Amino acid sequence: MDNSISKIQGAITRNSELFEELASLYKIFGDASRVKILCALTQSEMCVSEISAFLSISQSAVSHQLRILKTSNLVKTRRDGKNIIYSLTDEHIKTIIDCGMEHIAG
Amino acid sequence: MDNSISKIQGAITRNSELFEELASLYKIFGDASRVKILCALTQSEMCVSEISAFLSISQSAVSHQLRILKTSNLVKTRRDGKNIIYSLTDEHIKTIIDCGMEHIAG
DNA sequence: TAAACATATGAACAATTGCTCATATAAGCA
DNA sequence: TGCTTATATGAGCAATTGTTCATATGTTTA
Repeated sequence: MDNSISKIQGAITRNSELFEELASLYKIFGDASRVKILCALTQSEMCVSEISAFLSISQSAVSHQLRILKTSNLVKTRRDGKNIIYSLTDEHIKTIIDCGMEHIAG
Repeated sequence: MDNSISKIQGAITRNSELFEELASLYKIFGDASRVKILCALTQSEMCVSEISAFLSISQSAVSHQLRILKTSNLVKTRRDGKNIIYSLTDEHIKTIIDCGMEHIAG
């Protein structure tokens, strides 16, 4: 193995945890329901029943997905009466979606 | 559901296939071995045994992962004697990795 | 307070994933 | 031509995933 490749190996091996984290992030975007939810939330905050309605999947399934998104800090919530309103924690999430969309388009 | 949300619903429902495709793309990045391979290839083209060595995973496992990357057109190959040399199909892949890394760092 | 509505959660299950093992294919070399 | 090296591939398996179903929690309203 030549020297430049062993440098790459070193860099990646040393930062193995970082790549685990990166993979975990992408794994979350790797489901159509979740990425649709995230994309919708780039446009407007929404409550669970609204999300459930437009995705045509059950309230329970949406809640499970939202929990994943919340646990990984991609969305935050606030209560409004009976509803829980979900929104993105940061604008950077839109950048990630756009980045992937560009790849598909290109 | 208010009018602005039904517009979002429309946009997402109409482009459902696009989101499936987007999710499929991210799913590929959602594995630490694969994202390490892709990251390494942003620095230099490499053959299978080199990748296997630096990831410390078996040749067979690497081959399986490379097949996934090739099938989804993220990497391309050329033969050099006994070796098959893998490289990225396009520079945009680095952008996607950087984009995710920024999110983690931020 | 009781009924209705909105959301969350645990168990269970089928589908998918990423690996290993064994083996096939293909090129270089004695 | 046989032997070795490099890579690919199929079967099988354990682990993970995304859903459904049933039910729990929490809020509003009559």
